[in-house]
Amino acid sequence: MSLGADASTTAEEEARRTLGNPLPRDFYDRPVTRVARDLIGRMLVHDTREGRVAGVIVEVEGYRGEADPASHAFRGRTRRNAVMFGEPGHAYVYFTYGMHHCLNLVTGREGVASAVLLRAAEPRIGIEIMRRRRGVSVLERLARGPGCLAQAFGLDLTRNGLDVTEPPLWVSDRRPERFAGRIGTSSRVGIRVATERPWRFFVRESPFVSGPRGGLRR
DNA sequence: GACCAGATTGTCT
DNA sequence: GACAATCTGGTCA
Repeated sequence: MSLGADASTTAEEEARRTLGNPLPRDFYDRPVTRVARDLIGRMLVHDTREGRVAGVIVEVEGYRGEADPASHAFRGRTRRNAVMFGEPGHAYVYFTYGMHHCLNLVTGREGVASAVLLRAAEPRIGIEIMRRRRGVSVLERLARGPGCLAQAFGLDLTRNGLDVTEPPLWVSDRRPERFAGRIGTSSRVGIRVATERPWRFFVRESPFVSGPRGGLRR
């Protein structure tokens, strides 16, 4: 079941104390799979008009630009994917299926067009804001899946291109959870090509992860 | 829990 | 005009 009011308030206060600072651009200027794995366990933070929301990243996928048939950048630069071809450390937000937004963080050298799709997070701060946005109360379901994560964090096309090395949208340089030995890899979810590449990284057995969780669960 | 169909619209060919 | 880096609710087991 969900946490009681007291427990969640205490957890939020603890999370606020351990937030740290935004990751520098150097962090993103590396091969996409390395960045993807290093993002697991860090806090994603978004300061919005309704307040601050933040959560621990527990599931991501790497998309390797023009060499990756599953990437939006595979067929070259278009108006939609232009941000992916730019400087690392920016947000690439796209709209899909007529109703969902998804958040990526641009990695690698400028011109390489690789990015990490953030697929799931464990809510830590602003939980009531997320519940309101999602219309769902179960903690585990607030940011499970890329579309849900974007909705819970209040992300839409107005955030496309934002620099994530500074507020309002950023990732913390601290790792409140290291998940040592619990990071699993698998093929990516929801794609029809290049399905053999193991570029999805997630916390094994976490109830906050979408799709196959790679381990016992119940 | 697993499987399936329907929703809904921006983007590209 | 076709499709999409998805989600939800329904049905069946």
